[in-house]
Amino acid sequence: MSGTDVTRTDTTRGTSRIPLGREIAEDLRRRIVGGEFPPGARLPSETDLAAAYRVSRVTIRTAAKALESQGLVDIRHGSGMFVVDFGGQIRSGVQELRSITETIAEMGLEPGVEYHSISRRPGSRNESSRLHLDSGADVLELQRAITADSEVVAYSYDVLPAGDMTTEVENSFGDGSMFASMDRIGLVSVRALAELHAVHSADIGWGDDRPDNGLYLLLDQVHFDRDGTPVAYSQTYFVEGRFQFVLLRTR
Amino acid sequence: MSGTDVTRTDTTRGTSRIPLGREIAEDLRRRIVGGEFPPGARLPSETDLAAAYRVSRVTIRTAAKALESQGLVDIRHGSGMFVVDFGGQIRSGVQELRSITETIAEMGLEPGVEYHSISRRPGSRNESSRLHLDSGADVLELQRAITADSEVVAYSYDVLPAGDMTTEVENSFGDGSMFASMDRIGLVSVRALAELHAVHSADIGWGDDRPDNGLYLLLDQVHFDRDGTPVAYSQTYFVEGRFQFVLLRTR
DNA sequence: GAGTGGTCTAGACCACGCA
DNA sequence: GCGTGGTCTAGACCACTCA
Repeated sequence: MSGTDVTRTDTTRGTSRIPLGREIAEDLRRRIVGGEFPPGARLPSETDLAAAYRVSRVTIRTAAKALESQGLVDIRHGSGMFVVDFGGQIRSGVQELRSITETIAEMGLEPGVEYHSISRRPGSRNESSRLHLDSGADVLELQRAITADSEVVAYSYDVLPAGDMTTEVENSFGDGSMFASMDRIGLVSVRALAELHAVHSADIGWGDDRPDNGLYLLLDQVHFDRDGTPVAYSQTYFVEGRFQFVLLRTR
Repeated sequence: MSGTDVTRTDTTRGTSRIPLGREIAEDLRRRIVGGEFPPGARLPSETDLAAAYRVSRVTIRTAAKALESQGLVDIRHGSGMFVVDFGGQIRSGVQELRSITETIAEMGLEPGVEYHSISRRPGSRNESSRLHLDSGADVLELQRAITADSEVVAYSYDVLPAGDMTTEVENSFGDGSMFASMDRIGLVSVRALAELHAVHSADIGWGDDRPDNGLYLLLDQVHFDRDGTPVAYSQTYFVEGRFQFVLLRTR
């Protein structure tokens, strides 16, 4: 029964950082992607999994539900849990909070980021309100173009509270993933409340690669850290037709 | 303690059709939307809610998580559950598969459906492929306008496999929720794989209530039943600005 | 009818927030 | 330090599927 043992030396549950259910979900995911359970295969029953992982069935269910919401498995009442047959395509639901570059990389394309401008300025009323800042407080605005195989797939306007950022820190944003830079200075986004809008405008973006029709799908989101403190407000305009948003909706 | 009693005459739990957690979530939702808990207000603690609804805390948590994923409340560890301040617009968690009319009704508006046309015809190549039908097989196409307080919020073009539908069945679609009609004939949608697009076109919709800018958010989705059989293909064009799509993304 | 997932309970312990 | 949410357990009963 190899692979079923998520060694957990601490008997005092609740001390660990990662929830057990999540840890098990990730282990199962690895086993599925690794080929131990091929598409169409039935996973062991929840009772068996509970025994194998030495965990209650409720916890297994948490993991199972997570896999289902990721579209990896299909849970059928009375029959069992089956690995979904996804045609080689990597599925990334909108509901998962991950960096866009990460998603692009997983689709087998070459992700890139071009910084158009980085500037410090007082926040607008809307921005201050969304970020719970005093009006007039400084923000750092980033304007980035996100590319996949050198083609622009999105323009992103991101605003961070600039509070006590040093110039050095500000400059560190010019490179790589914004999430990575934010992590480095302790701005950790774990949740985002997003709105979706259709936008038609010639004023979005820059450069020669803008779409002729000026059509975008806007992901307007406020990011929060673990404490519920807003850490970023970003408006990302996805060029219609160049990025596929997939969503698994369940009843 | 008015409103806290979800009268449940059956003591034999598990017999009921609707899961308790969901029922409680809907009750809480009604109470929030109804103004009992205004934006910013703190809801009773989970322990108190459990006592009030005469239910275990785990069940309350299920309901709480549902409300959180709908973007209705903000759960803060150590502090409590707070009603999110939303601007009165219709709010729907995209990841939840529910009928649009249902969502509208729960926001306290008067939902309506106007059928523009119902017709039986051979499916197009795209439609046949999405519904796993033999090419040339008949489909039933519905064109509907969905309204909230008499204002059109979406135009929907829905295609169902017409297979062995009788004329009588076809006509039954002219009234009420499409999901309800589908349920009656055994087409039960439990899952949908959806794509999101921005659309700018003057050819969408009909009537006088169309938006001047012709901007829509398209939800393009294939519905599946429990067995993974496609039961419907629908393209719903939400009028930009009249329907708010909220998404809680988590890491 | 045997086996599977779906739901619910009562109780426990932990981590976090705040006064 | 107390109250709040976060996680987990062991057991129970139900509904569904399929042979």
